[in-house]
Amino acid sequence: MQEIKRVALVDDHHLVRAGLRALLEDLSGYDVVGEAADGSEVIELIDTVTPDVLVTDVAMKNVSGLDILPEVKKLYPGLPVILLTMHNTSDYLQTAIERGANAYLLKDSAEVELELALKAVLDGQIYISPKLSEQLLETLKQGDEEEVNVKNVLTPRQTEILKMLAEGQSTKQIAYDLGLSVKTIESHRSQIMERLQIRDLASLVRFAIKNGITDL
Amino acid sequence: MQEIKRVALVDDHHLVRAGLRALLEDLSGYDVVGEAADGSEVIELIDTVTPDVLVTDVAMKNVSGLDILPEVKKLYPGLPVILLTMHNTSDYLQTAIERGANAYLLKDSAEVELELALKAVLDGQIYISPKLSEQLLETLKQGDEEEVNVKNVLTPRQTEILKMLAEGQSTKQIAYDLGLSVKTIESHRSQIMERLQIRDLASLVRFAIKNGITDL
DNA sequence: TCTTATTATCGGGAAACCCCTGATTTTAAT
DNA sequence: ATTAAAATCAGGGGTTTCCCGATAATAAGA
Repeated sequence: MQEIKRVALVDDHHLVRAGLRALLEDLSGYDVVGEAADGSEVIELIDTVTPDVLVTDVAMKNVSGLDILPEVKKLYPGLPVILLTMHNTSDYLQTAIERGANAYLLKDSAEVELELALKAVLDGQIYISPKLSEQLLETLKQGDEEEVNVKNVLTPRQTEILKMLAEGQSTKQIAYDLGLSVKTIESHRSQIMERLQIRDLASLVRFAIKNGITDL
Repeated sequence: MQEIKRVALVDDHHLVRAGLRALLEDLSGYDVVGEAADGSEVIELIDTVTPDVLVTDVAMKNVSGLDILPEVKKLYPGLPVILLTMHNTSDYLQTAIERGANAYLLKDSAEVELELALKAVLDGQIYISPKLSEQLLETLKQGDEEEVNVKNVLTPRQTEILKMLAEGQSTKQIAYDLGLSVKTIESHRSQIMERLQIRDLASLVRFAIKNGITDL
């Protein structure tokens, strides 16, 4: 065998892409047959160049690698996808795997890791950066015990109201928007603060931002 | 001439580094003689490999490319430094140039841009990504008219009180801490909101966080 | 120097908000 | 069916905010 494998590259930074291309073509057995700068171009790219494997960055400006993953997997179930990430966290790892990623590795990985990942996925296996797989296990361990998520300490209603509070709405306005009494909103706010052990609105806003309930 | 130029690479992502190395060595005339993954290793790297040019990422985990720039320029005034950035903004560009960077280009640039930048800086010139230089001009244009900085729209006292408010202190507590009347704090607060065109505490907290007056 | 603008400091009063102690209804869990 | 949690609201008192001022002290300009 030892046929040349066709690789498609997706990354929104041209230099990084060019670098990866040069790197892959220095290895033997790989040919970079196409590139895309954004998730939205991926489907077209695959149709055009019919790669054997897709290597894509996770974080991209418009449509991220994670975003297109479901569609890619739906249209080309057999096409292995290797995700590259900047961040040394397993935050998106779980999502990535759920969505069918075949490999997930840090941009900080050694070249051999990329080679290993390529070999693995082309062989039908799954490859995850060792550093990340450790974290994933811990995350899963904790997650199984109890979701220490915000949504488990606050009720849906409370989360909803917290969001509105953190966005600067007055109790009066919230009451009006939700068609409730001001007293009800006050009651919810007290409950929220009690559970979160927070005593002032400023900290509440921070909390909401940190936990993705509202944006900065 | 046409001698081989010695390049040192700095980027905290191994794969990106490897990619750039492959890319540079595919060009003729460049030899990557050393790599570092963090700003803190740069001085040692330069001492060891004596490069003709330094190519470094701007954003890195611990010590960024911008951080080490002053020291590099102090110790090796003649060594050209090329900065690479992810973000298509001229936010750090001005700082970079003030600190003596010789080139500043987007990671999204074409390979030729990297080549151009290398040629330019080795020739004593300065190279800036076209996309960015436009933005810089606009920024400078605005910046010359008036510093739209926070410290210029808020008085020191107001900034002080904004910080305390954003940290969740009550007006009463602030008044006590500063030995002032509650009414005074209320007055300052109103002034702050008036100037910032903000109507609620939540937005005030966001503003303070965004502008580095307090932490998230 | 004289004038003016800005800054920093307060007050009163009405409206809104926060806190505490309840209470009722609906929903979920055992 | 019983219990627990969630969601809704009220009363009342203290606090904070908002909008109307006002008065020194300082900075800036003419």
